[in-house]
Amino acid sequence: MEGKPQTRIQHKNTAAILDAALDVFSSHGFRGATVDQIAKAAGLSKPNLLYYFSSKEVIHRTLLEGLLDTWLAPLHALDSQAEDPLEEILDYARRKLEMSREMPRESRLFANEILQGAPRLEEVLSGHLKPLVDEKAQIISGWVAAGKIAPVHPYHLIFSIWSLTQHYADFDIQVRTVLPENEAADPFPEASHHLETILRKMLAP
Amino acid sequence: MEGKPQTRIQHKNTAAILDAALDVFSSHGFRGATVDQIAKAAGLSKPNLLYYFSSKEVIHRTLLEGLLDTWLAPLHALDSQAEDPLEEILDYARRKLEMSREMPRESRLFANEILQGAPRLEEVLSGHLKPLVDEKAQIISGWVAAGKIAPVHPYHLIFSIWSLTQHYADFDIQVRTVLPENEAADPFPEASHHLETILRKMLAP
DNA sequence: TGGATGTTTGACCATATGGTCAGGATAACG
DNA sequence: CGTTATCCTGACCATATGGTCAAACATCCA
Repeated sequence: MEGKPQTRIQHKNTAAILDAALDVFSSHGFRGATVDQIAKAAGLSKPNLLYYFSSKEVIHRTLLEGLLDTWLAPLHALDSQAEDPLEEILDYARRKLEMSREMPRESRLFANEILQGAPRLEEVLSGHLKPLVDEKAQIISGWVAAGKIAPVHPYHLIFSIWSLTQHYADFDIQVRTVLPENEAADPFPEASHHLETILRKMLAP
Repeated sequence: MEGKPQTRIQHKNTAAILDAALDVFSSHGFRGATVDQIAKAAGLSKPNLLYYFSSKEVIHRTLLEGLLDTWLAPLHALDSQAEDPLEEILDYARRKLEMSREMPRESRLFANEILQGAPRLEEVLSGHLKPLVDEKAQIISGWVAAGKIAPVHPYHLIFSIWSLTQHYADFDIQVRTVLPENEAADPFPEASHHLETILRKMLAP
C-alpha cells in the first residue's frame, strides 16, 4: 500500500488487534461485535485501540482486505496446465477443506458477511471474485470439452466445493453436535475421505 | 402449547410481527436486528410490538420454535421402508433444495444462529436434531449394508445434502454475483440438475 | 539527558437501543 | 348504549456503544 515505518509496538499492537477482531467479528458478525470486546481481547483499552484503527469499520475493512488473498489463493492456484485435471480439482478441494480446518475464523468471517447480504463486500465479490471464478470455470469447461473429466456445470462444481468444505468451518457447532462422540472430536479425517469420494465419482470421465 | 383464544387483531398482528422478524433477523442476525426495525417492518410502533411480545428475545425464540418443525420436516419424511433408497435420498435432497428456494429467510435465520455458535439453539441441536439425524443415519447405514446404495458415511452424506442445498439460500448473493447473467436470475434449475447428478453418481450401488 | 515522537488512559459525549408506563383510543358485547 | 377488555401511543428511562480529547506517560535518539 504505502510506506509503513512501523514501530515495534505498532506492529505488535495492530497484529493483536486484528487477531482479536478476527475472533470477535467471526463469532458475532460486524454488528454484533463491539469495540470494547475487541479491545479487551487484544489486551488494550478502547481509546488505545482507536489510536491504531480510527473506527470499528476500518478494523473490519482492514481484516477483510488482508485476508482476501489468502482466502482466494487455493482457487488462484488451480492450474489450466495441470496434467491430471481430476487431481488438480481434488487438490483444490483438499486445500479448501484444509483451510476450513486451519482457518475456521476466516471462513466464518466471510460467511457472516455474505449471509447478511455482503454489504461490505460487494466490490470484492463482483470486482475480484467473479473474474477469478469466470477464469477458472473456463478452465474446467476446457477439461470437460477435452473429455478429461465428466460433464459438469463448472460454476456449480465450484459452488459444490465451496459449500462442502466451508460447511465444516461455518457450521462446526452443528457438525460436532450431530456427529457421534468419537468423530465429533475431529470431523475432518472422515470429511476429507467423504469429499474425495464424492469428487472422484462426480468427475470421473 | 396452551389455550389461545386469539382475537382477530392478535392473530393479524402476531403474524405480521413474526413475518417482519423473520425478515430482519434473517438478514442481520439476532444482535444486528433492532426492535424498531422489526416494528417498522410490521407496521407497528415499538411499544405496540412489545405489547404482543414481551421482548426481542421472545420474538426470536417464538420464531425458531415455530419454524423448527417445518425446517426438519423433509428429513423426518425420509422413509426406511422406501422401495428405492436412492430415489428416497434424492427426494430428500430435492425437498431441501426446494426449501432453499422457497424459504431462504428461514435458511438464513438458522444459518445465522449456527454460524455464531448456536447460543440460542443448543437445546434444539442436541435435543431434537441429533436424535433425528442418528435415526436417519441408521436407515442409510441399513441401505448401504443391504447394497442398495454405494458405501457412504451416513452423517457426512447428510452434511453434504445440507451444505449443497442450503448454500443456494445462505450465500445467495455470492451465487448470483458470480454466476453468468442468464443464470443469475434463477440459479435453481441448474442447481437442481447438478445436485441430482452428484447424488446419483455418489450413491449408485 | 532532554526534548521530540509515539503510546496510553480516564473522563466524557452523543446516539442508539431494549424496555416501561400511564393514559387514551378502540373494539366487543351484554 | 355503556361497560369491560383489548389495543395503541407519546414520553420516558437505563444502559450500551462508537467515538473524542486533553493530559499523562514511555520510548527513542541526538
